Amino acid sequence: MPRTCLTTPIYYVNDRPHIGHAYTSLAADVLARWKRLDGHEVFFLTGTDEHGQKVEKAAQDAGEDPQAFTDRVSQAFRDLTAVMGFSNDAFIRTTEGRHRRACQELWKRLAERGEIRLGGYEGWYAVRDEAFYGLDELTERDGVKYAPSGAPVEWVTEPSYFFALSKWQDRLLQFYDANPDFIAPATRRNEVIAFVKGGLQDLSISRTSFRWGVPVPGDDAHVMYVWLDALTNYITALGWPEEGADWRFWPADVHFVGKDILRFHAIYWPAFLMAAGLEPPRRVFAHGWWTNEGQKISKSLGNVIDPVALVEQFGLDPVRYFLLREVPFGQDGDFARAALVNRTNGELADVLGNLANRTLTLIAKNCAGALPTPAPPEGALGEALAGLPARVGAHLDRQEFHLALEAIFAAARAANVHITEQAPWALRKTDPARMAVVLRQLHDALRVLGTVLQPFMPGTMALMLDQLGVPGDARALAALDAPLPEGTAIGTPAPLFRKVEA
RNA sequence: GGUGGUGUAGCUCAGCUGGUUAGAGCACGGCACUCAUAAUGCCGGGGUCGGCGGUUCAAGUCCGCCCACCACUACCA
Repeated sequence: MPRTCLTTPIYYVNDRPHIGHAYTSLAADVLARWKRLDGHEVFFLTGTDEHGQKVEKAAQDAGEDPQAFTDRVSQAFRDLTAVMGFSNDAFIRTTEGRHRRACQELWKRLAERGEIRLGGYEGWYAVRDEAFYGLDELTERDGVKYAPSGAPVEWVTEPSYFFALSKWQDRLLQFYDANPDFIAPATRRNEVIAFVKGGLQDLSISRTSFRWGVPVPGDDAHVMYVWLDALTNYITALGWPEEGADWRFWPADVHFVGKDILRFHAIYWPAFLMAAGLEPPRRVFAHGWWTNEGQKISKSLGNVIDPVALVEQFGLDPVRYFLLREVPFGQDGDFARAALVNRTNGELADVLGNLANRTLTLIAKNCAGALPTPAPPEGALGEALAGLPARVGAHLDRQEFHLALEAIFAAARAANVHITEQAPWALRKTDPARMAVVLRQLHDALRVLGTVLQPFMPGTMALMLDQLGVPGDARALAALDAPLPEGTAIGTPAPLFRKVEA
């Protein structure tokens, strides 16, 4: 059985879930569902990142123990997976014991191999941002220096362990060269390669300035800093270092990430893994950002999009469809209410929903609700349907979600052309046998459409396949090879998509 | 500043190694149909393919210059 391993980033619990989180996970979910339909054994991983100074401080401000605090706030992300219908197989938290052990084991292996050294880290530091800044990034007012974020900075020196990233520059470039699809889209790949060619410095991987993190083995004054802790989640969740049953899923097929954290996944992560003697992932895909009605989204502008509210207002499947249909995956896009309404009404309700409704109504009225004899596909509709699952699969293997949906809806349009041209409602009087053939062809078309759309809109497509009379065990891609038997009872047609007022 | 990329119908975009009247969806106008969620289908209007110059029998499609916009330019979970 082929295997597929897909991941989302672990989301930082110091933030509320927003559209960006939902978007990344949605893409991973659709691919995971597709692979399952295609007979793969899938491990789809998501989770939360719960360490760091910001969490420590937020817990302190809330008067809570950090663990109790993260137990509470990470719940919002587990809730999001339910609201969005995500089919993740695991949900990892970096505060789990197994993760602490994996991080420490990874550290030890890196140390044994001479990849870690103790040094000192100093620079202009903003407590609020939990970040160091270069002098050229700072602005000075009234003798105080400020970070670009507006946070005041101070000169800080602290001991720190460093990962020998600099010596991996050539190995990374060789790796990118040997694995041209490792970073996608291509434009991001170019950026990363240009960056690495510009030279790499060793990476600070520990801090002494806070305690809420994984202790460094053999030096309790330090906790691991950010990426060594965060990235390791991907192998923790697969049972490393014990390398039990789930370890067979490594290396991950796609790490889905936002473009802001591409570098860490495309540079640090393979370097860590290679340095520890482990296999790097197969691909990192960096998607773009959403704007809200043309405006950049920011907390200060107060225009953050809440996925939960969105689903309440428009319904889950229209939202899932819109997010992957509207914008080429990888590019930035705009979230406009009018565009969402237009996609929902014009494509889901009019093109697809209405097609299903008119077809099923005709079968119910004119064929006594029983499926007519199998009939070979014809004409443009036949061409649009031929190999559609394979074409969709090829697009999804390249994370071209919008092209997959475009191909599916081109077939739905072809079905509308077919029904209009063949006019089964007229054939009813002139040629009932031909009418049955046409209705069967349309039913077959709907079954294909419903099957391949399941990963995108699981709830609605389950209803559609119910109405079509497709048994639960005949909804995988492979099942499409066997026609439904003549006489199969057709369910009662009912509108699948509600229209939204503009 | 450096590197990479984009600029094609009102909007969002597709146009592989240069070659018949430059395409799609949406929007707009007309017609047809009436099975259907006032849905669907057909036809049509509309483009100096950012600008200038060049290569070629032939250029959105290659070259040069210019203009505009975008991304990346390290430790921000």
